[in-house]
Amino acid sequence: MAIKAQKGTKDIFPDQIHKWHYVEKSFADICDRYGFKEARTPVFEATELFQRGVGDTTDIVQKEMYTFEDYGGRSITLKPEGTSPTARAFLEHNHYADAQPSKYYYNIPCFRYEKPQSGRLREFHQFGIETFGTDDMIADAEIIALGYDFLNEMGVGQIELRINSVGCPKCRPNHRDALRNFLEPRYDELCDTCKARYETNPMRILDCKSEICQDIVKDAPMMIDYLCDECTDAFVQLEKNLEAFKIEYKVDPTIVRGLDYYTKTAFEFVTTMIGAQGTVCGGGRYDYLMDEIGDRHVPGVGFGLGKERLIMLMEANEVEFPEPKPTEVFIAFVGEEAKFYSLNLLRKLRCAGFLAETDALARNIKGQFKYANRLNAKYTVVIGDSEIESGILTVKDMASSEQIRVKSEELIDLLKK
RNA sequence: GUGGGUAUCGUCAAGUGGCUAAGACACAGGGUUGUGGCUCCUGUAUACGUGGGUUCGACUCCCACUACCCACCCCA
Repeated sequence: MAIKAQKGTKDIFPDQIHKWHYVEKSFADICDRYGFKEARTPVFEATELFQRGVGDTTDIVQKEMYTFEDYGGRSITLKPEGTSPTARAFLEHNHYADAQPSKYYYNIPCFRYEKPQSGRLREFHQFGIETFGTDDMIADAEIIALGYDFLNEMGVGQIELRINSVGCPKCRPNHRDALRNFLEPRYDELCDTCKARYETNPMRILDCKSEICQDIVKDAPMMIDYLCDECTDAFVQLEKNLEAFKIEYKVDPTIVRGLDYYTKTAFEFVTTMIGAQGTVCGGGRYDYLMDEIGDRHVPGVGFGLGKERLIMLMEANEVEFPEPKPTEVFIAFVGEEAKFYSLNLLRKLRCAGFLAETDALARNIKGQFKYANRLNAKYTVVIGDSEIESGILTVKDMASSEQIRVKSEELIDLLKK
């Protein structure tokens, strides 16, 4: 039995890779303009990093991590997200001593043991950006603006931006109490998962999909109405900054992030065009993450953006991806001597900067032309005994079938024009 | 973890309880013995997911399993 790719993983071949190259290059480009620099961290980390960073009670840590013990007895986890590794590296290398804030971007694979479906994989890829070292809402607005502009530049600008505040450790308990008080009379009507949420994290009941729960929750107290002065002020500032940036958004009090480290700002870019998993980009502020994983208080804000979901959305929008460069010149040869002459010419062309190809199957001339055609070659040069003898080559323009005769030493000049 | 759907050549895709399981694309060869795309001809494949069962006989009916897809949960 042949071995197959693992559940929830995807192989990417040249017929798709140009899309990846395009979004990767574009993302690096916009990050560059926004002043974010790339940071690379290992694919695996100590399990404890995520237990402390993402949070012990989250689904990610409780049931989705790829965790194993290595031969040295260490508990290792394939990274399920990018923020805590980046924060860990930032602290480890004392970059809080740099001029602040520190702005990083990354392009990483993430691993979560989930049941795959549309837009959900066990190995998925994400872009992320993080700003460390400031709690000013300029940073939050800047992060959101980068996501907004990037999605626009990728041709999916009609995607909806929703923002919210999830409060901070000071004001969150107030809301939690208010919410529990509100829900208590109708506790029995809640769906089973929400009954559990009532104990663990009642905020999540707010975005339950069940009709009964939605009805119950209709007039429930929202976090955004229970913010402390500091968080209220932050949210007002965020809105003002976004308005200054001319960014359209919608306040959505039901946004709740599934990672424990979020505080204050929470946002999502959502779409209904790619199935049920509509969050293409999501993020927020995490002022106490560094306290959890290190011993230093450094505030931060950032987002994760799913590359697979982005590409799906671009496809749904019929975005035209740049096509890969076709073969510029194909060398067809007839005979043994011509083969060696051709190989020599092939290398000269490649060193001169051309995308040059020949037939590594050494087919007959008809087959070689057919192959050149398949490669979408712009020009084909035929090498045979007469060409070697005369030093005059025939260059065929594949689109027009026009044949140009040229001295061998002038070939490169001809192709350059 | 819980549901629903699907499973026939490399790909797409017909099909009926019963002789050699269509067709298309792709691939290979030829019409054109040093010239592709179009067209015409020819050719190739141990294709019915796996394992049981019902039946004289199953690709077609039943059961189980597996894989993939989709949805819940949650998230990128």
